[in-house]
Amino acid sequence: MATKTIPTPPASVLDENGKNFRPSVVEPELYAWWERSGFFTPPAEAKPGEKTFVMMLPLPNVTGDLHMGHALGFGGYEDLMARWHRMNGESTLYLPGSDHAGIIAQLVVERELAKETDRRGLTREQFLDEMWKWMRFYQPRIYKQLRQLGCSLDWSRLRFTMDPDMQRRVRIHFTRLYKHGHLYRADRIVHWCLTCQTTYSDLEALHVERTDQLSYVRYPWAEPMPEGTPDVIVATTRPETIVADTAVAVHPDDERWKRFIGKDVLVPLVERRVKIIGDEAVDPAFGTGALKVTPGHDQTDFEIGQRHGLPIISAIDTKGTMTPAAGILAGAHRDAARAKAIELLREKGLLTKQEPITHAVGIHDRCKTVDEPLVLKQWWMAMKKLAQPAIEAVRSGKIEIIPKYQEKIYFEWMENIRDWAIARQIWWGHSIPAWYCQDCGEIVVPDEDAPDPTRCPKCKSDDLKQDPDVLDTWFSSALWPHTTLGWPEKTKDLARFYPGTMLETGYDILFFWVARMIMMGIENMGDIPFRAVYLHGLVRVGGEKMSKSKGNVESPVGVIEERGADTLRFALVNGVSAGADSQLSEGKLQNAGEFVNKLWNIGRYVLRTLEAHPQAGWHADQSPAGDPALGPAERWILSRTEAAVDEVTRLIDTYHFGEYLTTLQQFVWSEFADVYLELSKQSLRDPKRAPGAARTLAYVLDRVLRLAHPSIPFVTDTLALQLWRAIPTSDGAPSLVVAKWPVAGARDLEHEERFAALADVVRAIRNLRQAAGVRPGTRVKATLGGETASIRDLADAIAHLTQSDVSFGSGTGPATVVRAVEVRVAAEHDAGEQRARLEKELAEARDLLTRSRELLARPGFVDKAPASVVANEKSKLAEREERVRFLDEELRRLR
RNA sequence: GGGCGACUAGCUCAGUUGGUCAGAGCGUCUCCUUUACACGGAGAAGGUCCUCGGUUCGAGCCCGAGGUCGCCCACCA
Repeated sequence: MATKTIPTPPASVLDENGKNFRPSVVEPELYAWWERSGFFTPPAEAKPGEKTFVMMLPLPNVTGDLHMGHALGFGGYEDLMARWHRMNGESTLYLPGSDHAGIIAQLVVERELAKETDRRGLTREQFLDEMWKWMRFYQPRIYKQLRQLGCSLDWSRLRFTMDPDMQRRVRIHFTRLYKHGHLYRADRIVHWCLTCQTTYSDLEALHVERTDQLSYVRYPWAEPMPEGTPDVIVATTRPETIVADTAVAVHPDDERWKRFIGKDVLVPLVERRVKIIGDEAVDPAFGTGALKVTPGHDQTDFEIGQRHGLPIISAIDTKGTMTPAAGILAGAHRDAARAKAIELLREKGLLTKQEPITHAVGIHDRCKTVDEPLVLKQWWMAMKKLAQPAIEAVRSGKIEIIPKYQEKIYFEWMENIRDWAIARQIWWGHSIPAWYCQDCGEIVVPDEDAPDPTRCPKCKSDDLKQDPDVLDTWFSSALWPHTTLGWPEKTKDLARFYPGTMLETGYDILFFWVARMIMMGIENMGDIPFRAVYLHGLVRVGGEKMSKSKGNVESPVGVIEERGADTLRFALVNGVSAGADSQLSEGKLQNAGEFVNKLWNIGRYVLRTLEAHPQAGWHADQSPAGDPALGPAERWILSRTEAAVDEVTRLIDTYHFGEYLTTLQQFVWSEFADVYLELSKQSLRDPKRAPGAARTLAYVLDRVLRLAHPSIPFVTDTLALQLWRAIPTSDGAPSLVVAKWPVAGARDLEHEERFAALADVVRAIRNLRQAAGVRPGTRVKATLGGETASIRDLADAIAHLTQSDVSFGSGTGPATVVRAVEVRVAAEHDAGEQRARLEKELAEARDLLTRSRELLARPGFVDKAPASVVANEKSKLAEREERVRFLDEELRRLR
């Protein structure tokens, strides 16, 4: 940062000081300033031996708005990590971009265009022009939303999957994969979408339960059969595909049927003679145990057909219309054909039965249209070989997946990986760099960076046609970690930032994206794309999985505009464990908002205090812990602060982000605000203690702001900028974004313990004030070491016990102290009520004592348990003995 | 059919290597018109950690069986 001139922070940020922080005013200005200042761009020159933190934004679809899943990933986890690593001094690259989103984007734009014009009236070029127009409209939207979330992305390295140079890289990748034998073209059965008019991959095929008619159809024997031969009856939900049947299959071990294997039957409606074959894919328990085999229109049947060399008949075309091969059904749409087939079968007496069946049908993920499996010539990627090193990378621990159990799911999928249909019959996307010779059929895939071929290298024909299809969107996004850095050129960025550090995304795209990036990264770079994968869960709003149809989509942008990004980011992550689905409720947002507000008002209090008690020459990041003039409260909070720094750091470092925020909130609210801030008011009244208190406030605030910044960037930096104007830091950091993450200093455990005892005493007093009606002015006599003053402070400040000299008698432990105070105060007020309580407590105390005794008497415990545990247990025993004795004594006194 | 996960206070969930781990937030109840914040403060009540076995000196945490719910993968016509 040193070389660059940092512009002055906006006045709106520096002057914000109202009772309520105004996110809608401050956040955009502050973000713009961060960006202008170049905080998000890693230093231009790599420092020798620098540590880098590199994370690619899981590129959102260009046509979409942010949803809660994005907000959780980008604003909740990724930016938290990026900011934390940046504060740890690592050269941090969090690279933004967007995905052209092939089919979805095309659908969206088609829908828009349909309002004015007919897509079918447009040429491919005209349509793509329209697509680009829309891209330029959508892109700024999604980028603005990423800024609203506060993501510290390096906008100077922004990428889009359809950028011309990205297209070039995808083309090079394709040609290399082809030359290395990973790509092939084949007639195979694919998922076909009648709505989108394209194929799609297995991963994009969803299954839904549906109830259909199951029709039982008799296939007559081709030859006369002896008396008593059973009829061949198959059960089908798709009678219209009967016309494409090329066999009937039974299980080879099925006692009912196996003797008929090799015999012929006639396919109804077309009278085709087909064989009965034996195949293990048949479930003997289903229907009659006989399966009609339609290799042209069913995945299972296609595979059976492959095994038995059956012919493939395509009876349905890409529009869903029955082809001439469908004979009597030709020309009808598939739905009409089904009705017609049923009708004809019934007439011929071949329909023996119909019954409803609930089964799973495949639908297209994008548009929910029922799958129409077709056999088409397609480009495929052979996955088995590519998967091997990717499996190894995770197994060996080179790549770590968090949470760990997701690794099992990864292995499961990778070890059973199937080839990937990579072509899509749409216009929007990366063209397939393959040409087909119209004369000899040769496939021409030119050398990388070669111009488009014009002549067939085999037969010299100049009649070449480029493949009209485009590549699956995931084909290009799988390359994201290296193409964005300049691959295949050996750029400085590629050398410096590959392999990356972290890939954060939802577990739902582990296969779609993460696995493929690992495979392609290893293939193209010879090295893994990232060292760790953090997978977050689904966000539900109000109890249900979010979906548009349910109308319960809570827009993150709406929440940000209403409550601020800080609140949303905190609410999404607080208390959620790695990989778990979570619930975003009004209550959580409320609590997050209140915490952010708390932080803001703590800051205001400290800043006001510093106006009244200026601390010239002091640094906000310097602990006053050594100052002998510090009071007990100051010593306590300073020690607790170091504990918080230590704990919070450990939690982030081990990916316990949900706990990180809970711990932070506990410390800030319960300890810093509720206890210390109140006590500081006492300290500040004492001229001798005031400077120490002011410094303590400034220092603890400084620590808290740093600790909270990764999740709550806006409020924390606003306060830091204001604080550091009053009391600078020793390193003059211009913003929290580039400030140093705190290192935990020494604690004073003994003092913490004593102070905790005092707090117990105070709590006891407060309790009594309510329970027994102790009024201000009640004299309570007590002393505890040298800390009497603190007790009085606390009691004064909150319980209004103006003259509470607390003393205690024989006992040593805090519990005894508390009891002593409680009992003596109560004795003056309501002895009867107190006696009942004491009796109950005595019983409980005796119970605990017995347990301690039994544990220590148990054979093995003293020998086998670690010494520290035994010692701990012994002191617990002593405490319990003391407590029982004490309660007993007090009780006797009350009687 | 295979695989994975969840089951902890009324609700939503934390609990990292077995020994202050029985927690947080919300909700509930009782108090407090305190000059950083009422988006506030002081307190309280509330759980056989799904069940049954096992390992261990010791289990919410490890192992086995079962129950309920959810998710993923797969060629159920």
